Amino acid sequence: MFISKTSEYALRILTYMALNNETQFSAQSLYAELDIPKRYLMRLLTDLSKSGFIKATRGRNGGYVFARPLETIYFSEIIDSVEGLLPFEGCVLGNAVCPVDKPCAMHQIWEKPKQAFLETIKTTTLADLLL
Amino acid sequence: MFISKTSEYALRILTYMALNNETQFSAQSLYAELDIPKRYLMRLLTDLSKSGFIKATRGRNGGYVFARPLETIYFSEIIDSVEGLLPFEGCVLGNAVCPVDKPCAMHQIWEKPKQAFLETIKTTTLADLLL
DNA sequence: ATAATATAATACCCGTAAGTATTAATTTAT
DNA sequence: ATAAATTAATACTTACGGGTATTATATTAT
Ligand code: SF4
Ligand code: SF4
Repeated sequence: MFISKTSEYALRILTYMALNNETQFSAQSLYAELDIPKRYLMRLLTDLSKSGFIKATRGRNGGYVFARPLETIYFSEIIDSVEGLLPFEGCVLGNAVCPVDKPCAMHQIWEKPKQAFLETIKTTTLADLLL
Repeated sequence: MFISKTSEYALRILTYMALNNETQFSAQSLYAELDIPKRYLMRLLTDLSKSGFIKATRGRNGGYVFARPLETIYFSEIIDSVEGLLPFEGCVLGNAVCPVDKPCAMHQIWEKPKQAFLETIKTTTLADLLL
């Protein structure tokens, strides 16, 4: 629930591709492996392609391959491309503008889990899955 | 974005009440202080009342007061009453059933932020805001 | 050339969270 | 008693994330 369902899907897809280093992955084969609604999966693949994580080739024997080295693809970038990172970096209480001059009592309490989350997604790449 | 907007509202309300220990809070006064849509706020107050966090008295000079000592109200219980905790405790990748026998590469990576979050909400009470 | 097989684009539908509106019930000041 | 002030209940509306359907485009085997 930390991230949106679509972000989860994106991570599932790219994780699978990273771990099963085949020459190419068709939407069909990904559908067979991952538990994601087919049409939604296909649309997501197009999005991930436009975002530059993977590269598509159409037509017979078409499919997807990574467009960049795994070491350069951070989780944060994936999540950012799907749903944006702003909500994760802002106020935990959802205050548009911090209503108090000095950080409120809540701020400190949430600092740890918030930083742990940001730290994780900003320092982990798909290559780290192979370790 | 970790928690739903409604959970954020609930925390905002109860945090405000805890920090400004007045004898009683009317929906009107809470509306004036917190940036929450009025009608939605009123409905939420009724919900929080039914959940047993606060106690309502109707009629003229009515309003809300805490129904229990602050030390007994954990964040986890608040969030639980609004949106449930299951999504936070399950698979980070959103897999209904863990598809692999042994924990996948993702599992370990997310363990820290996930535990930090659960740890925080399960050990913090409204009373901790007063420290 | 044609048919088969793949991704791309676009528009639509659905369920749920968020927000609004209306009316009822309760208490108290006068 | 009556009116004012408050919460409660219920139903409706809106926005959006998630999901579906249809058609277009590209590639290649034959
Ligand atoms: S100090 Fe409080 S209101 Fe301001 S950003 Fe931190 S949690 Fe939000
Ligand atoms: S091992 Fe992987 S699939 Fe299983 S619960 Fe953990 S993250 Fe989810």
